[in-house]
Amino acid sequence: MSSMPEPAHGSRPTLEAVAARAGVSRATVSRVVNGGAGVRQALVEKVREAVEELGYVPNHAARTLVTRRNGAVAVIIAEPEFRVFSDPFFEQQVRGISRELTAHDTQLVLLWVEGPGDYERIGRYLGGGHVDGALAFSVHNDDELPSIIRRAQVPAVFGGRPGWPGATAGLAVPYVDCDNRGGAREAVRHLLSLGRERVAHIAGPHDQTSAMDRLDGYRDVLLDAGPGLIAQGDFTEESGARAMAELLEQRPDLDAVFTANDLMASGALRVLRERGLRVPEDVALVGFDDMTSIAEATDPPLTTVRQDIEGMGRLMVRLLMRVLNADEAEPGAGSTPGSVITPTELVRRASA
Amino acid sequence: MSSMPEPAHGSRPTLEAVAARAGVSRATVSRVVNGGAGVRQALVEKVREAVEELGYVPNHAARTLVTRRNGAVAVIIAEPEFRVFSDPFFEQQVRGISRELTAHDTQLVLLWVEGPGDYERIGRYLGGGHVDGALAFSVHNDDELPSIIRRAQVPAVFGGRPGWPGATAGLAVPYVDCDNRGGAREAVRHLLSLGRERVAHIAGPHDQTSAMDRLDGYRDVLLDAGPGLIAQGDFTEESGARAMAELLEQRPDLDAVFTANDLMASGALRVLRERGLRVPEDVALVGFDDMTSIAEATDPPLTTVRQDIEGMGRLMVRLLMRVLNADEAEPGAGSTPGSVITPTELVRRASA
DNA sequence: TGCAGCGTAGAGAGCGCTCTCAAGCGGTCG
DNA sequence: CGACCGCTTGAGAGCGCTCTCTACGCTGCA
Repeated sequence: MSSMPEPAHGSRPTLEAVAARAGVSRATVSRVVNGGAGVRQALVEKVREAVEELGYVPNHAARTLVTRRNGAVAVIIAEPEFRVFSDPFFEQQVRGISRELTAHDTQLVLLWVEGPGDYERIGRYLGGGHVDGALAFSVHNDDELPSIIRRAQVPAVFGGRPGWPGATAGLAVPYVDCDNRGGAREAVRHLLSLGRERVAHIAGPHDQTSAMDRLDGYRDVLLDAGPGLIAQGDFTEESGARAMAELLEQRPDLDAVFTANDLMASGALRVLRERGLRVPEDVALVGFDDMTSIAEATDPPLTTVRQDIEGMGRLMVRLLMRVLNADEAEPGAGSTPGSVITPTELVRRASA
Repeated sequence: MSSMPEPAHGSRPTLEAVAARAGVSRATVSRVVNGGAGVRQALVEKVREAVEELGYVPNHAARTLVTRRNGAVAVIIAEPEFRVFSDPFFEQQVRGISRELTAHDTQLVLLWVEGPGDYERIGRYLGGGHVDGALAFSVHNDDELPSIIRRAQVPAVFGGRPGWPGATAGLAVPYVDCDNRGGAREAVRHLLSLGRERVAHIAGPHDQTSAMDRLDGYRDVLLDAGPGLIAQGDFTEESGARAMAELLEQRPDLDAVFTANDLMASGALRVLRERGLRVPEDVALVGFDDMTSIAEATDPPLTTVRQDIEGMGRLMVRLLMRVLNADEAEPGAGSTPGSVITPTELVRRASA
C-alpha cells in the first residue's frame, strides 16, 4: 500500500514521480517501463514496485510526440451500397483484425466512410499522422480509396486484391486475399469428378476482383465451356435466383452449378427446388465463402469453398506490422513486402 | 506555389516553420490555427497562406500533451454471445455514433471485448487516458462493463439502460434508451383497439432491461392478463417459434400476440402459418424494433414498434460531449446530465 | 502633456516522455 | 600500475504545441 495520497482525478503520476519514489532517474524508469534492458535487476524491481504503488500509466501523447509512433491503426470501412459490416464477412474479418492488433498492443481506429464526398476527410485524417498505418477493403474496382491512401503516404494493407488501373505499375499496395481462382478451380474439378458434364457458373459483379478471379478459375478448368453456361449475378440471393432461372432456360440440360458465393447459391437452390429439380441428384451445386449461417442452413446443406476470413484479417495486420517495422529500420526503403494469398478448402456437404 | 522544397517524408512542417514563413511568432500561428480570435485580419490571412503553402497539419500528440484532450472516444463492443454487430441493430447504432463523432471532429476507437477475461485490458486502456470518454452498450444485467468503466474514471454513456445492481444508488451512468415500456403499451393498446381480447406476449430474456421494460409495458395495459398468455423467448427467431407453439398449446383461443422483438415475431409467424392460422384475421401480430429487413420481408409485413436507432447512437455522442464539456468547465463537478429516453412509434403494416 | 485602458503580438515556460551522450565504476590487460 | 573497456546510470536536450504573462503601440480623457 502506498503511503502517499492518491493523486487527484486527472493528475496521473508521471515518470518523474516514479523516479523520485524509486530513488532513480527518469531515464532509468523509462528504460524499465520499456522492457528494462540494460538495467540491474535490483533496480528493475525497485522501479516496478514504485510503478505499482503509484499506479503509473505512461502518457501516450508524450510518448508519441517523441517516438512518432501512434500505436494505432485505422480500419477504413466504406459503405458504398447496402450491406456494410452487418455482412458476416466483414464482421469476421474485423474481428480477426481486432484480435491481432490487440496482440500487437495497437489500437483500432474505425474510419467509417459516409459517402463519396467523405473521402477527403479520410485522406486528411490519414495524412495527419494520427495513425501508423491503415487497413482497408477493396470493394469495387473504381473505388477511390487506394489512391487516397497512396496520396496520404500512409502504409496500408488491403483486404482483397484491389483492381484499380495501374495496380501493376509499381503502385502496388500489399493485400491479403484468398486463392479465389484456385478455389474456383477446385470447386469445378470436384463437380467434374462427380461425373457432371455440363457445369454452369453464376458469376459475381464485374467490378470486383474476387468475382472475376472465381470466373477465371472456372474457365481455367472448363476451357471449352459450352454456350449459355455462364450467367451474371451481383452476389445477392435474388440475383442468384434470377441467374439460375436464366441458365435453366438456356441450358435445361445442365447438371451442375458453381456459384461465385453462397448467397447466390441459396437463391439458385430456391429456383431449382421450385422447378422440381433435385439437388444434388439432378443438379449438383457448389458455392463459395462457406458462410456457415447460409451454407449449413440450406436444404440440402451447401458444398462450398471455404476461406479463412478471420485469418485473413489477422494476416492483414501482420503484413502491415512488417511494413511498419521495415519502414522504421530504413525509412522509405522500397521493401514492399509481397501480398499474401491464403489457401481455400473445399467443404463437402450434401449439395454436391 | 511554394518556393520551398517539399519537406521529406516523415518530417512535417511545424508551427515554427509556419511562423517563420508568415513572419510572426509561434503563438500567433497557434491562435490562427485554433480559430484566429484576437488576431488582426491581415495577419490571419498571412498565416493561413503560410499554412496552405507548407501543407501544415497540427501534430495531434503535441496538442494532446498540453490540452489533455484526445479528440477520441472509445466504443466498446462486447461479444458475450453469438450475435455481435452483424446484428443490424448494432450496425445502425454504430453508424449514428460514427456520424455524430465526425461532426464533433472526434475519432472512434473501437474496443472489441474478446471474452470475459478481456475486461482487464479494456479497463487498463480506458484508465490510461487514451480517450476522452467511452460509449458502451448494455447487454446483460450482470455485465461487468459498467463497473469497469466506473473504476477507470472515464466519462461514459450507455446505449440501453444498464441493469446492474446499484444503478439507482448514486452510481448512475447516463444512458440513452428508447421508451420500451411506452412502446409496448402502445402496441398492446393497438391490438385491443382492433377488438382483440386475448393478447399474448412473447417476452425477451430476463437479464436484459429492454425485454423487461417491454414486458412491463404489456402488463401496464393488461393488468389482468389471463394465465398462459406470457411465454419466454430469447430474442432469436427460433425461440419465437417455440414460444408461439407453447402459447397455442396453452391458449388455443388467443387472438393476438405482441412479441418483444421482430425476430421472434417472424418465428411466431412461421408457426402460426404452419398451424393454418391466418394473420391478421385469426391472430394479429405486433413486433418491436422495426428491423425493416425482417419486418418488411415477412408475409404479411409486420406491424411493429419503431425506435430511431441511429438517432439513439447520435444522442449517445451528444450526451457524452455534454459530460465532457461540463467536466472541462468544472472538473469533477457532479453535474451528471440525465439520461435520455427517445420516443417510439407504432408502424402499422399488415400483420395487425 | 501625462497616464490609464484596450487590443494585439511575442517570449518563454512547460506538458511527459525518449534518447543521446558522458560520467562513474569495477575489472582486465599490456 | 596505468590505460582501456564494458556495463550502468544520470543529466539534459529536445519532440511540437498551448497558454500565460508581459510588452508595446495606440486612443481617449483629464
